[in-house]
Amino acid sequence: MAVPYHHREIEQKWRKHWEANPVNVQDGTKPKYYCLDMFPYPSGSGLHVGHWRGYVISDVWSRYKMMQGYYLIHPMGWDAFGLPAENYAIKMGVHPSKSTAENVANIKRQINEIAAIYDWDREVNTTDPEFYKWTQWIFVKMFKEGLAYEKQMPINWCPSCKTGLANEEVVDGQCERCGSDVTKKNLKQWMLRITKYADRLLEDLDKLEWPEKVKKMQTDWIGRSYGAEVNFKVDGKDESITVYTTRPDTLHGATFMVLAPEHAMAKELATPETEAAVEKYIYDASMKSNVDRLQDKEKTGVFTGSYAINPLNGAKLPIWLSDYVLADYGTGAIMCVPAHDDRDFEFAKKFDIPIIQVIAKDGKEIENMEEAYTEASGTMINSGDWNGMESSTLKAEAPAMIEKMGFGKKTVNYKLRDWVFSRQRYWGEPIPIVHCEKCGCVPVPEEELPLLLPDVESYQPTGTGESPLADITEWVNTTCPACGAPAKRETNTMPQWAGSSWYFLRYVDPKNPDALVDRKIADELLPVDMYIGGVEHAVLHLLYSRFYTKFLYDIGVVGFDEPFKKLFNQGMITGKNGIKMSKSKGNVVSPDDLVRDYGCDSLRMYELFVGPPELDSEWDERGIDGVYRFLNRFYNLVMSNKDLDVKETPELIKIRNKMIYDITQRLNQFSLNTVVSGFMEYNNKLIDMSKNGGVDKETLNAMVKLIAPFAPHIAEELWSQLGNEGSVFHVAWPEADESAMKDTEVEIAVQINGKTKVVTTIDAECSKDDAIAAGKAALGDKLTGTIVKEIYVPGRIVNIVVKP
RNA sequence: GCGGAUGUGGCGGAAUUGGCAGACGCGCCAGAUUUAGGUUCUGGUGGGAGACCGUGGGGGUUCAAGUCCCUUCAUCCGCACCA
Repeated sequence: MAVPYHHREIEQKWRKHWEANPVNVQDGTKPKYYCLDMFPYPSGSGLHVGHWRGYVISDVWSRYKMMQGYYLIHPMGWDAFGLPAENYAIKMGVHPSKSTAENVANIKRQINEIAAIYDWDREVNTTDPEFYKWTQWIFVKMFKEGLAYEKQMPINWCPSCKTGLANEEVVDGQCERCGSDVTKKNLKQWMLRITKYADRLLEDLDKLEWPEKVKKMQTDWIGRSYGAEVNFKVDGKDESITVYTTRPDTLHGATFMVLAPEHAMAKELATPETEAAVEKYIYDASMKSNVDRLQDKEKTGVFTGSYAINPLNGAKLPIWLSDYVLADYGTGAIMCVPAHDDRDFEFAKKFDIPIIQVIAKDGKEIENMEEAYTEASGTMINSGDWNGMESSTLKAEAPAMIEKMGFGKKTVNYKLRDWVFSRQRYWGEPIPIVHCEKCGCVPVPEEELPLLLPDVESYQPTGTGESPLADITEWVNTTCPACGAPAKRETNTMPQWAGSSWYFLRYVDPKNPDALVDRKIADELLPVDMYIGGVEHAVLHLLYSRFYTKFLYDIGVVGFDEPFKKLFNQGMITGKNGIKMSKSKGNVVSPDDLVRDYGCDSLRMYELFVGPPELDSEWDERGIDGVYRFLNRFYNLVMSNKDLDVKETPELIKIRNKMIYDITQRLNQFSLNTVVSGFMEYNNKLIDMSKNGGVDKETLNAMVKLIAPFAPHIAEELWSQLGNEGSVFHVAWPEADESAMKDTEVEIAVQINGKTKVVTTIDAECSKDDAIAAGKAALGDKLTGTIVKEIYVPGRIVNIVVKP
């Protein structure tokens, strides 16, 4: 007789019970485990089944860690400042403070549907003045340490969002947020000196258990390279041009020089004959947008009419201008070795410039060179004193040699740029700086923080490069904290990344009025052990957080310099044909109906069952039936056996221990999809056992414990139905007795020449000879020809190799 | 262009790391229960009459290859003139 599984009743019952008796009791005597989700920004469109996945993964992992005996820290909060929230507010015509509060309430309600065990006592919101007080405090500290500074420069500007952007926020020349083409705008900006941390950010990646993909992305983003700066005298002038090169070994092969059109010396190098062409080229380059410049792969350039002298051999090198040289990398000028660089080769071919090979390929000089030889391996040729040296050795030694010879120096270069930190928008933390005519930039005194964001009616971005705050004269006009003279407040706000760069620290001490985090508590509960979220923040949030943490470590706020020990990137749940779920595509699947029809437990398990957690998975609505049926059968298995008082048998003991072992192992490997299929497999086995004498309570209890992190409601219900006291989440994770898992007999495949012919059963402990004999017997007259070799893989295969 | 990931039945995906390919589930087929439909239960389900053939394609190593090596194709992602 089937006992109906009423998921709605069961889930409501336990939801209510847990509200009164929280499962996650915080016990500081146990070792801590901090499992963190990337906190969401409170979007207006709510959660879809894709959002569920990350939260389910982290909740399963959290509950597992809790049952393993850890003091679990599993907080949640809101990344509520910034462009997405503000753009939404503008679209809806509501004040961002209002829409943000509404959206937080809505998403919190939706997140509660997942039944995750968040510590709501630790909840933070980046727009809360008690929170952003510390966001501002960090900025003041950085200012005092010289890490925050003002600079006038052309920055990335999004004409649609009407604000400056950090390099990290520009993707393919477009705004990361809205997709508009990014332009340049010359603005006075606050910058954070993240480049000072470049080496540490790069080298400490080794300490982290992060996906290699993310580490690689950060490595490439930081982009460290070793080389030399070399000075070239301009022929007939006193000045010289400094270039940066990673291949000083090829110095003899330089046949021309190229400067970026923005280079400070570009104009003055022009001769009367070339002046017009040079000025036109510089002007044209300045009119090209970022996007155009990225797309035009065909090399262009103009000869300045001037020459540089190769300091090594005195060769006269024509100086060109071309926009394939970037103004803001290295020195904005390069020496060109067409024989050994693809780009220089292309340029030299196009403008008919000589090509001199200085590294032998396969020991020879190449006749009719058709492409550059870019390997740093081979013997130096055509290189004066350097002839005969190995190029890889020379590449490493040349910077020091050049330095000794007095025309250059050893250098390191990075692609990483300082972080453009100010935004010309309303919805962010005000930058706590006062501009005084006499004292310059003066930070707001720490005891006056937070500097509140003024409540205004008009918060639309101006587009002029000024923040909307600039219009609020009564707020802007203030006195200098240093000298008391009339002064003006900084009106730019911080980017959306400011709060998210350190929020995970605040969770462990969320209400502390005197410190960002109490150092003692920080030492006990931080850093984050497991961080779960999407891969889209690889060079944004994850890089910024590491930078902030290192800074806070340096000033003694925390005692560790990496925030996230482990990182897990869950794959995306997509709609049909791998299309990203979005409102505009109309392919969003809402979890609400599924929870109503199948229950939270079914949806949680199905979110995991769809595929490996690290890969993208297409959502197929029909599949959830399978999980739902499984929970029904499992419920019936327990309900129909719980009062039978079945004695455990060797067979049951074996299944129970194998089940514990298998499930735990798969869980430890984070193979959550196969954990779910493992439950189904063992459920089927136990149903078979149930039909042949029943299943004992110990085994049922074990399975309930194992399934608890995945399907908490049904587990709690069955735990109590089995007559146990208290919550299943407060009992220890079961351990497998490996000695009880051994089979006495095993099935082996019997093969001839590697092809399976029959399957037979043998004693698990039997010797090689016995196994082969048993295999031959099982083959009978299928075995013909001359036996060449006999192979036995214990417990698996007997293979007889024969010749006809 | 450079780098990375992926490729297995009608579909989602397993495979103890070189040892019976297709676990588990969806779907489908047949049967049972039901007044009937749905639910539930039982059995079947890679292809082929067959010997055999089958893990994107081709080659190789091995007693044995989805797994290792070489080569090639397709899709997706990241970076993109960084000297």
